[in-house]
Amino acid sequence: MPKKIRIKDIARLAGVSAGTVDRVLHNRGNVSTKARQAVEAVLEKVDYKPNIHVSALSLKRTYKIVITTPVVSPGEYWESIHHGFRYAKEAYSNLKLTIEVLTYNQYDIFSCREMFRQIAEMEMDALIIGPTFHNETYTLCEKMDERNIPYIFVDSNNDGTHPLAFFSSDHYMCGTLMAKLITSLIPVDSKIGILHAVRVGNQSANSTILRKRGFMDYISKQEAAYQVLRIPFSVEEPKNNESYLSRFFSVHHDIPGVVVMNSRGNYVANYLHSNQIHDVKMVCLDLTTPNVEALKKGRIDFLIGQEPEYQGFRAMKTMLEHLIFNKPVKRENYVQLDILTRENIGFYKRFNNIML
Amino acid sequence: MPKKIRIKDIARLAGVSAGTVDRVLHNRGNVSTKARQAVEAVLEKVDYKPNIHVSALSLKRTYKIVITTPVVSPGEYWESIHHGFRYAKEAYSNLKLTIEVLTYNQYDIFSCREMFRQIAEMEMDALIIGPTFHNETYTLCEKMDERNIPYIFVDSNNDGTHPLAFFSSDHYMCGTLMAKLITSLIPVDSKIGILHAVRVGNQSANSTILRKRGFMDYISKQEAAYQVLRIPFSVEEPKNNESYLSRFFSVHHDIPGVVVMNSRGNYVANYLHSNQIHDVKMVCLDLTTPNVEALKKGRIDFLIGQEPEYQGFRAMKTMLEHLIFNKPVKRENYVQLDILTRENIGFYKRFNNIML
DNA sequence: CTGTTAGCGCTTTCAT
DNA sequence: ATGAAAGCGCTAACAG
Repeated sequence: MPKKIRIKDIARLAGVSAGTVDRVLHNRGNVSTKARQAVEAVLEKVDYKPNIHVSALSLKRTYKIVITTPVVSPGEYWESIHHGFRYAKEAYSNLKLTIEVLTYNQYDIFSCREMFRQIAEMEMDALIIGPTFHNETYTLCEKMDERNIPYIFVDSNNDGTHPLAFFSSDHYMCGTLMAKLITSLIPVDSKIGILHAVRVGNQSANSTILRKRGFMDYISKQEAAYQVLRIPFSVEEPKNNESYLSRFFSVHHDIPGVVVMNSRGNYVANYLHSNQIHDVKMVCLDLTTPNVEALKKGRIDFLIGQEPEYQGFRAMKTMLEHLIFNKPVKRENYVQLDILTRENIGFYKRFNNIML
Repeated sequence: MPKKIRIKDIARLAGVSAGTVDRVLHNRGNVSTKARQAVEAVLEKVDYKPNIHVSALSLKRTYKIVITTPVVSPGEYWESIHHGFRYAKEAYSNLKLTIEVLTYNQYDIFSCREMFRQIAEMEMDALIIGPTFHNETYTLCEKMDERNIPYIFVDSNNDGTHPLAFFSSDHYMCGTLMAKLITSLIPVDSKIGILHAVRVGNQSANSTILRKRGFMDYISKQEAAYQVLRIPFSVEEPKNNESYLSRFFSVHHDIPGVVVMNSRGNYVANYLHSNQIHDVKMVCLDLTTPNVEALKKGRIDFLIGQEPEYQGFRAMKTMLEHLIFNKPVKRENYVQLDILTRENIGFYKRFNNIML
């Protein structure tokens, strides 16, 4: 086992001092071309892995990171992502970090637009974005590109922008997977109910569109002739949902399977249960507290998880390691699509233990 | 945000020096009762989290850790566990570690007995065990208990022993989950083929027994009357398997589903494929390279993963943090049972990225 | 038994 | 532009 190589070793090999090596490693300037080349030559040869924890120990400067995502509510998807942010911060607790969190209403495009407008002007070293609306996000990112401030996406990528990286599930494949699962649970040629959020303001969220496309593509490739029926539902005006659902299920009383493409599956599951409509198989999304409960009670059959904690953790970790060490970054990062049932849900508690 | 508390702070608050605090924290002795109590009183009050990476930096002593598991072959289950060991070692690369790996033949009880006999006498600070045979493991652990050497299990626990911790899947629940999945894929009341390894020497591995029990319990609780048929198979004498399988499937030509409770699912899947036996649904275990391939080709429908890398990682990490920091240890650790399909398998690459 | 000190790998300041 | 030196939090050796 070759001994671990340190800055001091590189310095010796290059015939310079440790200080100079450090300056080269961090592009701090004030290095002669000759010295730089000598150091770079050595770096080519040896496998230097800086110990980032030790590094953090002696770092003086403070970094400011801004985070913007949809509003965070307890037990919901975005809270898990924020947990991930926090764990990453914890893991590098010697760093001097200032984190500012700014949330917007993901169902209101105007709220998002206003918030992003403010963010575009703020002082910061880096930005982490949980995007919802394509154009608003695009505008913000354009500004960041101009200002040379790196940004990373969580939950979704946003076409046309130039993020340092994104951590997201493959929403198209998510839809495909949901289709595969629901069709494995119900008889061929039957009806399938499908529910997804519509947002007022104007457009749908990108992720929803992709999921639905993946779903429909899978269905249409099957030999069996499934009939897919849209279930009306509004996240913003919940008072109407009860009647939407009762109307839908009274017309389609024979429907054997429902897929919910946002995180409100529990709402439908519990509706069905309290109205004694059994034998409707359900495939839903995200391990929110109410969804997990419904899964455990057998009211949901399969739940798809998107590793939100991990997304947040990796986004923050990647950003810090980029900022501090110019550590090379992998741009496209698709997270796992976890399939949960009442049998295996009990073992999914990713963050009690992991990552420090 | 309260400022991070350091040893120096504790020392000041307790009216002693940093050296004394360190001695208390590590039970190194040479501390007066009075000083100890003063320090302990402070520790009660403040939330001190030692920075283990910095700590490792200044640690002088060398730790020797012995690992014993079944033989490791490329692309198989145990290799993944060993990857986990290595990643954990990497994560604490400032520590001076000597790792000795000693493997045995998991299908030969005598090989195991002999190896464990040697290990029982070796010099070491800690032991990590991937157990197979109950009694052999028990004997080894008794010896370790006597010698006061801590040990941790991966893959399975072993009843009657006193490990510091174990990292394992819940094998009973694994069987249950496999039953749930196969029954969701095939018609009610049909036959199910089930395959699991038998070991020469004497008994079956503990994990296999538990898995089968979980499977059968689930089946017998169903209203439908499934008929479960054992498929003969030998890992040690692979030459007979072809004829075992062809005999089995010619008798039960109408069988709609097969469950494989060891990691050789690909063998059956590929047999079926090359003999043009289609429409047999398969639920198999472990993300070995050949299993993953068979899953991607659609020859396996569901594959169950047991987070082997994570098991290894956590086992090693836990041991190191115990050894070096007396960090409190959670004894029972059940890992996720991941459900993989050809749709989501592509996103499971736990160790390209995580944990350093 | 206890405080002081040197040193781990790295960054940063300060002379030069 | 560069090397020397101090200091981050922690441990270990040493002197008392």
